[in-house]
Amino acid sequence: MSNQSMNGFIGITSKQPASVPLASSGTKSASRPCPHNPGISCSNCRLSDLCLPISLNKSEIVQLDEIIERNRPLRKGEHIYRQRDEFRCVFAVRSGSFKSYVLGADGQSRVTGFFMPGEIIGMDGIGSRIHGVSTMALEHSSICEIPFAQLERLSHQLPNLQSRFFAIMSNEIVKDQQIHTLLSSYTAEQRLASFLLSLSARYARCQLSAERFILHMTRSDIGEYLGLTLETVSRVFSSLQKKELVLVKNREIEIKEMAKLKAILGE
Amino acid sequence: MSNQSMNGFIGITSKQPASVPLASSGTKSASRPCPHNPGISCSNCRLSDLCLPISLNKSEIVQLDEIIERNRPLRKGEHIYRQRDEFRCVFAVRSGSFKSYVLGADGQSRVTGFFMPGEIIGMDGIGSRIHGVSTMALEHSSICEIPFAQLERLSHQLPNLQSRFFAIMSNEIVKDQQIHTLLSSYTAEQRLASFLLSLSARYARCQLSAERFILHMTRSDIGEYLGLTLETVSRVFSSLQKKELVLVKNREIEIKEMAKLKAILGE
DNA sequence: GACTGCAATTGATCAATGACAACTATTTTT
DNA sequence: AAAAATAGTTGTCATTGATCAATTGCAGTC
Repeated sequence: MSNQSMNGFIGITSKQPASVPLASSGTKSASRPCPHNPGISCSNCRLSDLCLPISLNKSEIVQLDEIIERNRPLRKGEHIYRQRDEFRCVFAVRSGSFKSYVLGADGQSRVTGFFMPGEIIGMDGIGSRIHGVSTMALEHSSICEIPFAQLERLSHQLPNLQSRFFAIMSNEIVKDQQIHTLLSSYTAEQRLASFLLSLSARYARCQLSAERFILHMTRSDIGEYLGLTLETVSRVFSSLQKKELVLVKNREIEIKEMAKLKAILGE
Repeated sequence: MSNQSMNGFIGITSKQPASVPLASSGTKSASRPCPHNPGISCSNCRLSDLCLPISLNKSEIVQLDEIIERNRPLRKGEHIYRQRDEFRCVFAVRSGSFKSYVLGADGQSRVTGFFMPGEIIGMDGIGSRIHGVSTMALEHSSICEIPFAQLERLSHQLPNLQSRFFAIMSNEIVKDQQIHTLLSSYTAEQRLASFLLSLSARYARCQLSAERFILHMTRSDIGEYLGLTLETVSRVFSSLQKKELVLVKNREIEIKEMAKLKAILGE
């Protein structure tokens, strides 16, 4: 709704699934013109050691590069895809951040995940060929689009890529299991502590500060993700601040006592 | 502890990771002697259309069969592997059922999943090469052991197998996301209803009754899985019985009003 | 700068579920 | 078969976090 009216032109949404022409999958060499991001490729991407290319050699990365489409950036609120859309691609976050969510029978949304640079989005659709969630940019963001049929074909040629993708999916399963235990046994405070520590570690992974960062999601998003109400999220932030473990100024977070924050999870 | 003292001989545990000799991976033809299950192979397994072999052709199934090890059955309480064990294999449930669980810092366990025939266990270890959970038989059960290195090698030769395994892992991710939303927004009654319906559907999938089945896990296991105490699980079962939606007699469940049970999730 | 709408905070109250405890039933061991 | 251990039920009370409501803060727009 407002998502589409806020743009002059519409992004990669369900309304025009085939609107973005794929690269011809021919066998020309490394440098391929990319309309929105000339000169950007996996080979020179500073995320390449946390993203898909890990454990690939130079020539393999070049081949991977061939099938990746780098589209124009997405604005805050734009969707990569929506629940029930046909699955065609997985996506790597190049910059910015995203949330995935489902709409329940009653119409209210539940957030299933947040995604940061170097992370892969959309793997839930591989088995069913349908996206089970919607995924939306939380800020101005850019992604690499990877047509899955081509990724499968290439994985078949490159054992390293096959292994890498198995590993990425496995890590996603582990992450989901950790959230399972979080949701089934942690208190509100433990959930928030765990959430902040997770964000911190992921920011650190992409060379950003582990102590100071911006929450690009709302309190409500966080609550939907952690199984809490937005009021509880707000209250716990206030309480953590009163204890001087963190400093919360709107969306800005500063972790003052990393060790004590971890100690909350300790027992 | 009691797990090991209860057996005269010890199963596939961390204590003897290499105790079960793998099949030689040579290229001999279909029928391969299997010490504990002569004559059993994927080709004649009645689960073959819900397990790994889906979408493989005859000759591909024979090749898959080559790398699968079918060990002696496990007794109730025996482990397939334990948390922190080195990852080497994934496992398919042939009969019986299993639970996976983690032990928290405080020593109490949290159940991360239940597994029924035709389902694949152990994929959490692929990325990290370490099992993040322990997996235990809930009853007398048997499994197919699939050395992952060989599975990867074979997947590289058989595109259908590669696709199939991507799909299985994706389905696992979807399942985990559904539990995420269950834990973050459902009431105790909705969780139990959803749990019973899930079991029912999975029993139906392997040709068993969708209306009558046995719970092989304890109330405590169910509670740990659903983020409830065992007392709450017990109370909700009693309440569902009072409403005549189900009949609960110890571990025996009979679903009397499938539609009404689904309606609990409806709003 | 005032207006509008969304996001966040804080307070008061309530309800669902947890914790503890007593008791019963079932299974396992001897 | 008896004894012991484990599993399950039910009751009471306590607590966490949800709900409802009022207020403040902030960002974008006219």
